[in-house]
Amino acid sequence: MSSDLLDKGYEPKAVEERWNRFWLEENLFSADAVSDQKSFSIVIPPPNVTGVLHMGHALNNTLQDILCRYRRLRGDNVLWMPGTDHAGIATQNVVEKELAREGKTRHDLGREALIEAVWEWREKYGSAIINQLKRLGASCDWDRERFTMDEGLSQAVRKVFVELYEEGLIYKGNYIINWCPRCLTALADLEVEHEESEGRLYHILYPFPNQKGGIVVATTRPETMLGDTAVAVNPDDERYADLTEDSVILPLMNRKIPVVRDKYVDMSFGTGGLKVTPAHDPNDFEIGVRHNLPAIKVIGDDGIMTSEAGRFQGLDRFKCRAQVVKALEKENLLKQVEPHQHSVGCCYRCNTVIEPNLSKQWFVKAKPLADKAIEAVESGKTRIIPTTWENTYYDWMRNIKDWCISRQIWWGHQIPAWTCGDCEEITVSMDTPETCVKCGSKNLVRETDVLDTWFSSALWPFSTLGWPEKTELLKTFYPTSVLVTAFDILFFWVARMMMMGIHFMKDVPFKDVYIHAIVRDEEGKKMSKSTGNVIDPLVVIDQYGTDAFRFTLTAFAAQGRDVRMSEKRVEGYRHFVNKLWNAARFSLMHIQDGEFDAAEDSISRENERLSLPDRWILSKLDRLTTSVSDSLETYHFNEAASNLYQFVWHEFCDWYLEAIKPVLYGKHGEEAMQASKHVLWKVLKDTVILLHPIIPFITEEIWSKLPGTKGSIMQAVFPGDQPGRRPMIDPDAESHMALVVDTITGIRNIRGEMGISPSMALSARIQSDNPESLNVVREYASIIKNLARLNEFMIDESGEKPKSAAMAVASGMVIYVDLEGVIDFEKESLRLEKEITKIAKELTTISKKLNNEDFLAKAPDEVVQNVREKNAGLIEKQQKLQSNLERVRKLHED
RNA sequence: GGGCGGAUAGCUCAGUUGGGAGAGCAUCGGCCUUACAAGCCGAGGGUCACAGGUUCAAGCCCUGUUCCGCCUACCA
Repeated sequence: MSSDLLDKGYEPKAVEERWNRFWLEENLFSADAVSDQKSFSIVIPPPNVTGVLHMGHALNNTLQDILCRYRRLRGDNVLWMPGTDHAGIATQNVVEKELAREGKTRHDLGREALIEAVWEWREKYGSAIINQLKRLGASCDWDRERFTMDEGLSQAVRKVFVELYEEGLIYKGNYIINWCPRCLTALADLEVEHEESEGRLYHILYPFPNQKGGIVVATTRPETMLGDTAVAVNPDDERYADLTEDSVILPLMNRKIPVVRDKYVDMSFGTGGLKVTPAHDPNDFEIGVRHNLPAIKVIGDDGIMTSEAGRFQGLDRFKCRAQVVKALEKENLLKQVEPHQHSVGCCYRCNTVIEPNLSKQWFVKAKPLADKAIEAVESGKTRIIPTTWENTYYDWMRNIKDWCISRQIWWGHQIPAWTCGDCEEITVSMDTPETCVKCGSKNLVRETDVLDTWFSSALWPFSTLGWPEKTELLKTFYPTSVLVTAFDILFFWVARMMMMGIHFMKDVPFKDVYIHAIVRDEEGKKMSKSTGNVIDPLVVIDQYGTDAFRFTLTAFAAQGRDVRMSEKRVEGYRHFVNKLWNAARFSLMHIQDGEFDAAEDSISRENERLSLPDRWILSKLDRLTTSVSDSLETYHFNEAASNLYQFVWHEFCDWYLEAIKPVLYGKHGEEAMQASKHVLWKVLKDTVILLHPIIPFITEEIWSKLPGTKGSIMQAVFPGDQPGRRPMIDPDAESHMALVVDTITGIRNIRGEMGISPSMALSARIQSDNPESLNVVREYASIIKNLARLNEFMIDESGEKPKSAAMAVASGMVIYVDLEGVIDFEKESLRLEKEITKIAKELTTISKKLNNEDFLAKAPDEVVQNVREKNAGLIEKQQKLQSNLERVRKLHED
């Protein structure tokens, strides 16, 4: 027997590298495009090509990997589609920053050259995150990796755009959009992050032309007044009911602007006077449309005041604000300034304050698409789990607004629209058109804008499968089985995939959406670079191993709750991984030379050669198998992890292995040894299979060392699915084992509490009125003797109370541990008193129930019966302890 | 403004039809027992945020309150 079969401590690094290489070389992650097996598919939420693996990715992909590996073990044909997204703005930012270091801008290069530079950048760094996912153990079908800018996916994007345009679901128009003056592009509403901030509310007097009074308006952005084209009041506002003036003079600009009446104006806010800037505020824009007001753009796309801003031209928008305020003060038109809490929109990419800006952009008409997406969830075609997110989904979908999809950047899918230089007609087409559809002119200019990255991500579940081609892959794997994601991209991505999937595939993109938590730091704060509380998953992996890290994520991934990550927690689960390693090491010392065949499972409850621990652990394994598959199928990942933890450590290691040690050392004969070895082999084998989805590396390593196994553990048969499998749940074995465990624990408790050295062998005797219990302890006396460290263990039917003994009550039996010469009566009485007090407490709550006639009359019989039994048991135990306490006290006095 | 979630042991959190308050870590005591000191054995520790209500019975269901977190919104 060699003990160097496995190293003493688990060293993850080498193991992980080896198996990662093996899995890839053997193509174990690849899906079959056509198969008789059940299909299971997941599309990865594509990380940004610029991204590096963070905790969110780690959790997200660990959960997906668990599902994929689990389904493979269950025999499914699994496709986990990997890929990255081109992240238009983010990627272009990165490359432009590089250019800036050389003192260049994108305009120096021109469109073509910039795009080329981005592709080069991608070649160089784009696979970073993919490699990091591989280190995490992600079992994606890597050969099928997709990128949103790939030829095929670009075709899909183009086709979707053209069809939606032809159906009237895409249009171009002049509207107020969110403009980032730093990124110099429009953004969708979702891409604006709102931050509460302390601002100021300025009350400004707009005088009447006759200089007799005027209307006071309130604003947080005084610089926009330069573009005001009206003042609005509510038609129902009595303060303005008798107003005869129909215009005011716009201060600083000395422009006469009309007073309009519009229901939009909130009479309770400020003076009830609202300045109207149609070019720089979405509501004002609407008012402008209703009252036919001109829109004057005073803030340029670069955030600098335009020539329309008069003497303020050329100022930065924030400097202009200060100047405008100063100028108003000078003219005594600034009536009041008050602090004002409001939320400011910022660019989600660069955090620059967003400028609402009038601009010609492309939009998707979302409502008709959203209606069907709502219906799909209502009807259960797609389930959102946990269901609490359904409300959020409905709420957003029902209030959906048109989606601005054009971006004024170069990196992305260029919009396939051409404007005629002669008649201004727009031609939208799959292929580059030669002539204008309306006038036939050849003077066509292509739209320079590109599409929002999320437009292409919305097609991900079918574009990655080959659409618009009618591929086998698409037929086999669409709709996908489940989408795993965090809630922060529920609208960005999930909702839009639902809309596009249903529209173009006539079927939902996924049957389930599992929404998991966000990973936070130890204190529950969101991890962010600026806070400096980021934990790098790769550092954690280096330090503790991938398996420990994955197990930690899984154990904390309870539904509807954030994961608080700290290295200390990972350390705890590294201990678990190491425990498993050592249990395997110990087991292999005994079974490595045995002959076992995974296909032939002759073990059954009825096998007489099996010992009590054998039957017990098989029973527990059977229960574990059921609970693990139930948990994983209902996305209760943390339950699967904790059940596995409990089983491995506290059932398999603490009790089973300890109990069968003498058997393995041959103390009970050859037959018993062979039987236990067979069980040990089976339990270890099935346990690593059950653990494999969560901790793939160590389980593959152990699998490879187990006799009778072939190939990768990924090709193993899930314990519940083995042919000819017989149920192993054995209530007798469980109750007998419980009795044995109780007895041992009782004796150990005495040893611990009385401060008796573990090395000192003790003598114990047991008494009971219950012959069945006595039979059980008699039969398994050797286990008790061994694990409680006794040199003598007697069944005592005399009923006598020995003198110098400590006592315990276990499963209704009285155990005496002889402590001749060692006993401390004082200590023993304290110990017994403590126990009695504890029982008394329990008895008060129980007797309250039993004294309650309503309880006896109305509670189900089963419940009453349980309480009665418990009561009787406790009373009996209390009496036994009490009479012994009296005995000890008496002895003490003697 | 609307919505959602959370409050359970010192810490982090489980707790699925209402009937035993649990785990991991930390703490305390004892152990180099030939798989594992990253270990083994034993122990202590909770008014389940607060106030009501429904029920024979509430951590769980209902109402209200406080505190914390998040999402969402065109509140000038």
